[in-house]
Amino acid sequence: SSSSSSSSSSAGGSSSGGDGAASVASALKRRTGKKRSRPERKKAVRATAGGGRAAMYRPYGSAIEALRAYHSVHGDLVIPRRFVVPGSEEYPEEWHGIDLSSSVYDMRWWQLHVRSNADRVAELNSLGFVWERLQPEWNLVLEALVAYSMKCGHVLVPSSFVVPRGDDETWPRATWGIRLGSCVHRMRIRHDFLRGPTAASRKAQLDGLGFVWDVNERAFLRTYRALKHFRRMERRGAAAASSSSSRGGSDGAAAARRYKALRVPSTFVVPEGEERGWPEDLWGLPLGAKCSAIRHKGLYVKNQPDRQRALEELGFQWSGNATLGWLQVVHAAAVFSRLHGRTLDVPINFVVPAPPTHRAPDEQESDGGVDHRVTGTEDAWPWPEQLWGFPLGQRLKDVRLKGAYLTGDAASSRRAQLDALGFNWTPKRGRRRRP
DNA sequence: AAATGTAAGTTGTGGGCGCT
DNA sequence: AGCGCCCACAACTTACATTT
Repeated sequence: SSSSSSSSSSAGGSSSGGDGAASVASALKRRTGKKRSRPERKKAVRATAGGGRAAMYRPYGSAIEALRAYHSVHGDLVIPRRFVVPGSEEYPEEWHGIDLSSSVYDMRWWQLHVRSNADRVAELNSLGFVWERLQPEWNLVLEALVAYSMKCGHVLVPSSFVVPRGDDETWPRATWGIRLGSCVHRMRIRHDFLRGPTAASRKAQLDGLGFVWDVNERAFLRTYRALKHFRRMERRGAAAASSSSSRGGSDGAAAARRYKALRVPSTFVVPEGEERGWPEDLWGLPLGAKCSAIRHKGLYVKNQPDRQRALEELGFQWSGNATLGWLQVVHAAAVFSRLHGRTLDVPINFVVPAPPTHRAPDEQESDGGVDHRVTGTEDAWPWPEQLWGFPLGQRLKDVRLKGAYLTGDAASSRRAQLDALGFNWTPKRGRRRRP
């Protein structure tokens, strides 16, 4: 409803003067009413627009007078879009209440009054008439977007952004005052400017600027990339910590890598700074909070099974970090149980072993013990990589003695899980019999 | 073979720190 | 605030090795 010029009416050009004056008069009369309710106000605006159309056929003399008045008050002719001439003395009375910019920055007005009259062109030039404003609004919006892209490096325009006035070359004069943020929003939501036969080419133009059609999608991809990066760094850290193994990716290791649970602390924020190895556009992203929102509010993933699957493939845990510890305990316990004839009697100091990769020089080679190296394809190491170093004995001790992991609703089912693995709740004290 | 010493492993307690 | 995770230490229990 913004551009009055686009709404074509059947008002014939023949009976211009009289009808125009009458409609202006009626518009004026309507406007004198007191407070208006919302819908009424809309009607009023439309009435002004009608006035604007009528204004087109007003004599050029009064138009230039109105423009002069505007110039003397504001110092230029960069008239805000939808500028309604106030009812003050400077302006000719017949322009009071009329949308000046829509009337004058209109191709048809130009054709009607100016085109074939060099004097008038010069006259308008001297006032600083912004000829570019005669273009379709789309051209100006696009121009503003290009300028925005040059300045900010992207076209994610905040919805409240309005092209500022300013004489530094950044913003072409014709684009001043465009509510660019709102335009962008409307293009996304309502496809404003993007209907009809020109839609395809306009969309292509926007794509060339890197226009973001789906903000949600973009935000998701950002989080997704951050998670991916987090996983990669976590793995690198783990590799450095275990100080071992330049072993390439065997199948087992690859599988373990794929299913390793992602554990992002809820307070984690992507660190800023070049040397940390994070892509710059991710700096400051509150990744931990995002994960919580994904879990608890379905952020990005509500009705988006593809995204859910993508996250799962990264090892994202829907259960949250709290239950992650327990999952590790059961996992390790299950392996232990399988290795010990369905019993779970774990020495308190037991730590899930990593496969020995090379024989240490001082290692005592006891009585021809079996070499447990994983070098062979057969006899794969029973412990998955993500459990190496996991202090299962300690954890189960906490379970027995402090009831760790056994609070809340899940307690009974967890107890049952442990029972199923043959958990010994009251192990014998003292030294164990040597095997 | 019984007595004794020692090492290995436990329970029990307690607390610090960080995450949720 | 409460829990998860980790650490430390004392006290205790038991298996094994050694001595008597």
